[in-house]
Amino acid sequence: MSGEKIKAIYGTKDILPDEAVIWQRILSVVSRMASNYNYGFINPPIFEATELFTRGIGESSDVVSKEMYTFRDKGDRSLTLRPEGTASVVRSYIEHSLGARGGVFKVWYAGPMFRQERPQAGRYRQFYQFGIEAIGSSDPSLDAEIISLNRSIFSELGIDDLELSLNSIGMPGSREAHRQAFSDFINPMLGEFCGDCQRRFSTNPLRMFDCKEAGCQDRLAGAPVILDYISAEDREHFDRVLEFLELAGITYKIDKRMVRGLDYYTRTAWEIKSKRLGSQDSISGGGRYDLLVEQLGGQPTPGIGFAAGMERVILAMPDGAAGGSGRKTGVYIAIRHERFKTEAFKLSQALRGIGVPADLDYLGRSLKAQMKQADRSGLSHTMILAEDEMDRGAGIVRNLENSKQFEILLVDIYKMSGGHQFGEAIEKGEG
RNA sequence: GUGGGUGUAGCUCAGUUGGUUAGAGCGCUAGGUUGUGGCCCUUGAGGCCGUGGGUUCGAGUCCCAUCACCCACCCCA
Repeated sequence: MSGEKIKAIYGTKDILPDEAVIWQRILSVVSRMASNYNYGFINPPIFEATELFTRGIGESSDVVSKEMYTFRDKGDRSLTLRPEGTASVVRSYIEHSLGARGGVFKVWYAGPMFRQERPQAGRYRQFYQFGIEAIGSSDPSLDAEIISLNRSIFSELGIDDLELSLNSIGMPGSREAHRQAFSDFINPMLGEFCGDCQRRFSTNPLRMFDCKEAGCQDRLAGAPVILDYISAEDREHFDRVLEFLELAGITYKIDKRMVRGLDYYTRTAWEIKSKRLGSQDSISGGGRYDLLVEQLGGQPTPGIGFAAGMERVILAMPDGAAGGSGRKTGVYIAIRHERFKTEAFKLSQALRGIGVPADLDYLGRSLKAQMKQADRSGLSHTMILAEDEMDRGAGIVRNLENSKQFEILLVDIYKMSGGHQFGEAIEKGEG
């Protein structure tokens, strides 16, 4: 009678109610902390013109060159499911002339991103990020502010065991100078590196720093690092960022070898890693993008931001914080006899009407089974409708945590709800 | 795109050198308590042993193929 089961697409997954609770907690923390720093919320579409990403992220990046979900719509336009959020926010900033409001444009966002990579621990093809962007200033204190916000969200979620790596990759000119020096350093001994590194040397030389081979690491020991090649202005900027971070009491580790994968980054770049994760241990990453607005057709405007991966944040959260333990204030209505069903339904509506969460049995099960269900429902109380008490117009309220019970007159509940019709029904002795 | 691993109940997993009705724990159902959850005891339901082919008297077990998932590489959140 049924065909083959349809399953979720490779690399995607359902966020089931238990996990959704953790989601809501994270997003409420992000929302609250963003509000503390006076960031508003923005919600761009999840698909955009393909060109936004090819121009923004860069044709040569892995994300654009081989990981995008790109398709044509019926108007033969090339569209792409967003692989990241910053490009969309910048597009929106330009499109609505948000810079004309004066001041710095500060926003946060959250939602699904799409990259066609091979899934593994902490990596999905549809994954979720929240991100924070500040467009319109190159002031170093803004760098420190947004890094602080990044850090604070994680501490608020109880995540420790984190490592904040920081670097400045300068502006494109200094990167070119470094690239040259790096090549000159490596070239004479290129043959001694592993196969992967030899390949990286031609595609993305700085990635060689990430190689896990000990031999390669040894040979890289004295290699030129980008931080030594940045301009005096970039250096000055970076030093100021460090000062502000210290003022904010934020501990960081300068990682002179850190590079970032998206082409638009300039100057300050950072990454936060968790030791609780597997191979994909980076839970957030960000940096300045002082040339991006201009690249996407706007006035030259500096910007900075970061994105964090929800799935990885959850993996990094301590187990205790992940599972909610307490009961939610509310009432599960259990009945001793089917003839109380109508009353139970009315009561549930009245309780919900006055803001008390209420639930009841829909399967016609025994009182014992209903009590069991009440226990599992996670609600704090059961209200039992049984013969003796109902004769007096009362129900039994049982606290599911300490098992204490008392009687309550149903009319009192109906009075609170403000509807007299229910109370009348009781007085007529329907129960 | 490249490697390695794993597919048996809703979940986590056992399953002997191929042998007859495929098991456990947890979860779920009903009862022990004719008016009350958690602990305990009993009971019941639930499996094309991923799929297709092959070897064999006989396959969850061996062989081939295929699909799916997981982990890692690459790269990234």
